[in-house]
Amino acid sequence: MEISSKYSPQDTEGKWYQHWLDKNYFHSTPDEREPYTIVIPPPNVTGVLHMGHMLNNTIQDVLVRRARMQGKNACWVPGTDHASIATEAKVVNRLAQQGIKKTDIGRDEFLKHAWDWTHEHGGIILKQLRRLGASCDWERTSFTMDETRSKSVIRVFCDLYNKGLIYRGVRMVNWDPAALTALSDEEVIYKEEHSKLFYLRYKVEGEDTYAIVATTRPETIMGDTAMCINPNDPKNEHLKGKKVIVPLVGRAIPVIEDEYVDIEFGTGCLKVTPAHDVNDYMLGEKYNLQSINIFNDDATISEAAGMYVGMDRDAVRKQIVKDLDAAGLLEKVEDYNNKVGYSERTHVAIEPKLSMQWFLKMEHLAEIALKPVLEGDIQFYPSKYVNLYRHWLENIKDWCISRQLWWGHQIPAYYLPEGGYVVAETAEEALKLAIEKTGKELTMADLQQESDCLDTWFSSWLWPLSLFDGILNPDNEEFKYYYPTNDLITGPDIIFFWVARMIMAGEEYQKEVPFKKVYFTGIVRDKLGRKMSKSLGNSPDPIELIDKYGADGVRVGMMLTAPAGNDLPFDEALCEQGRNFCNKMWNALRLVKGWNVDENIAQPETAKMAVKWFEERFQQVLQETNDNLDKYRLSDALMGIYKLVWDDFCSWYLEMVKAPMGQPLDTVTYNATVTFFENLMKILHPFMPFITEDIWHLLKDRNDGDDLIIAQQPAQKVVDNDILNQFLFTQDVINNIRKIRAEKNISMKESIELIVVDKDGSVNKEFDAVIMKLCNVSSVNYVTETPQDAFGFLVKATEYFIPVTDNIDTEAEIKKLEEELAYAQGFLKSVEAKLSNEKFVNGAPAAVVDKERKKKSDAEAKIKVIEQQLATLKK
RNA sequence: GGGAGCUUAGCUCAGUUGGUUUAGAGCACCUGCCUUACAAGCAGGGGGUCACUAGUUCGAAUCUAGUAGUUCCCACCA
Repeated sequence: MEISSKYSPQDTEGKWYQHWLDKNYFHSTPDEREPYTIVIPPPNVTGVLHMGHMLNNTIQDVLVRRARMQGKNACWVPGTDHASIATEAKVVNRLAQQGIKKTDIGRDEFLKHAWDWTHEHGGIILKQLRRLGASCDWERTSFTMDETRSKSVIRVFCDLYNKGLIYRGVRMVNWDPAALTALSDEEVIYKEEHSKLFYLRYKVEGEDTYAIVATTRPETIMGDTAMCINPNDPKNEHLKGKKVIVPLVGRAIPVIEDEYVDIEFGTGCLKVTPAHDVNDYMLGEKYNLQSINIFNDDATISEAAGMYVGMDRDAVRKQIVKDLDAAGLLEKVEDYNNKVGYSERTHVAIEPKLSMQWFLKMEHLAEIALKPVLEGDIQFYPSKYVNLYRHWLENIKDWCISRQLWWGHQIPAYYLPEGGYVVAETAEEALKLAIEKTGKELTMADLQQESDCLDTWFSSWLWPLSLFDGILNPDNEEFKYYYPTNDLITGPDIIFFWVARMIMAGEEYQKEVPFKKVYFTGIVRDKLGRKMSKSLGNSPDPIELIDKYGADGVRVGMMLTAPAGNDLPFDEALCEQGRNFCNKMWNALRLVKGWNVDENIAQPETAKMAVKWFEERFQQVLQETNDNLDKYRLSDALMGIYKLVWDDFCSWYLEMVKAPMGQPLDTVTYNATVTFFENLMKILHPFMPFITEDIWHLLKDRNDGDDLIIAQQPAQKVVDNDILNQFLFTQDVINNIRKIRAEKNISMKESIELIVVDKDGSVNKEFDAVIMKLCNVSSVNYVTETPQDAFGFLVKATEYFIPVTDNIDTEAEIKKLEEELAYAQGFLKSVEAKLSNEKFVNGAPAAVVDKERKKKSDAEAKIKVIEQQLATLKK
């Protein structure tokens, strides 16, 4: 068979993915096996794959594939999220391009456009995941707005309302002037800004003096309804009981006193704008102040302001500063750093706004969600996030769940003609309730459904429950089988948005955790440490990367340096390393496939020892790998396998068993090699599914259905450490010979002799054949006296020599030995220092002391040998 | 302003309850090789006062305190 010297991912990846689909390997149905379930963190339905998804989904696929190969019934449920704000914004934009405003066409018509958009752009991301090799159960693909999920959301809303956990009220909320909706606290991102602190002159009524107020937002003076000072502030004593005149506006406002005001800040005078600042709002409530809303919903100035009407807030700030200055009412301007809240989605500055919203009480939910994490029923990897989680839950505020949007789950509250409302899952039930409540003969037309829809996270938080229909139909077989799920893989940035709330929902509705372990990935950053983002343009296109390096190559690149919770500075070189690794294995396959096997020849000694050793070495790494994977140390696990394949299998094992050029290989060795190769492919498959499946099939002819993806992981056995240690010793010998060859310019083609000083016959000779083969050694001679005219080296306390015909550079040899001696003596000294310390000998555990004694005797033996050699050379 | 984490080789990181040589890996780097599986490769090599300071201990990269730098989270100082 002709195999190209370069592995070509394009030729294999699509083929095997289709094969797996055809065989329905990804699909899961409940059976007697232990389930292993992961629900995907649903990406935005109209989103495209970015590097964060790549990392996240590679990890999930590794875990799912491994579980499948451990005999578990693996089920990875994919799906998408309707992403209320983001999607609605996109649809609004598209309509705007056609000159259409959403209010002109109405809710139903708008939703048609939104669904069109969803169908046009939706699901691309799921298609992209197939390129990555994601083994999702596609038959289970769900959407947060599909029928089951929508009904679940509405059921939960009604249930929480009936439990008294949902209420409606006027509160100061975070208003997004671009999306024209309220946001939850979690959706606001605070950024430090270099801004200005403006000192404004408020004339004291009836006097010719001024009170100076420092503010970062001069444009809000039209909404001022009081000035506040600290009653204990001596420098503003004279203002008590007075009124001051709002500059430009001319309105007289009272001076109130409250200890909330920081005496040290600015002048100690605070302008109070109850409609536009959370703290001012609280003051307004406390002192019964008037509240003037000077902004429209889009943050332009409203009629109520009386000035600058219709202008944008930013423009007004610039203008009003000029006007204040012109009127002599601007005392001074200082540079100032403050924090401004921005909308997570639209990136515009948030405006605190008083409005009627729906809220979910969090006290009870926080309590039930805290317990399983603190008690260890749910484990976080890394565990440092437990603190963060606890802190958030212990300081939680009620969740604003209503959004002034149409794309989402419409709140099932129905307003009655005479005021008040009822909450019900359907309009029919609402009508029934309404009639009961009012005692009047109402019709459907009398009811007006709440126009707000719910926060997207109000559907995501049910995801592990609703995917298996556990809200509507909690007794169903699938739900009982798959819930709770096993692992959740997500970013720490949505620990509050999503993780905590899923735990709340799971505990509230199932009295059980939604997942047992949470693996928090790092944030993918560029080489400069910046978060990858569309706006910075520093994120590579994952599909282009896959085209360039192959899915396996990219997966390796993602996994190699992604310990849980650490940021991942992404570098394409990592994918290149992955691609090179593919090629390495590919060429190992070429070698094995190129062998001629002769069943009549006996197994050579070298091959016999190689097989004996590799069996143990494989077992050793298998144990380490399993251990690492159980602890979610995926990069360590992969690196272990990487070295096992590259170094142990390719560089050592294959070189040992290789038949001389043109000669055939024996059957025993060949079969062992194929089995080893298969086992390597098994443990590597979760990380690199495509090339391993391909090699699996190229290694030998297989029956239909004998596919690697469903093969079982190799069994663990007890490791024979003696063989491993002997081989380590042998490797040391070989490396030393190679080093001498390199140093002395002895070509590999030139065979050499090896002399071993073995005074008492204790040197192990089992691997001599290996040494001879790998170092082109013609003979290994055992002697009892240190020879002369030879390059020597030491392994532990055993002396080895390579005799030379040329004159030996005695000076160089002496120098080398003296360096070795100095090191050994230094080492011995440190060991002796320990051992001569009575406190150490008495205080340290016996095993530790024994180890030190062994070190001492080894070092002494070595020193003795070196000294003898030096003596010989110096003769 | 409060809290948490981090600081080990040029880069990214391991280092499990303090004690398997005087600290490891991958990549990068340097030297020599197109050796008949692989130059996307082979063989060899160099490189670190474990941020700093003080302490605990027979013994500290590891524990404690402080200092510096850095990252993140939370918070109503205009």
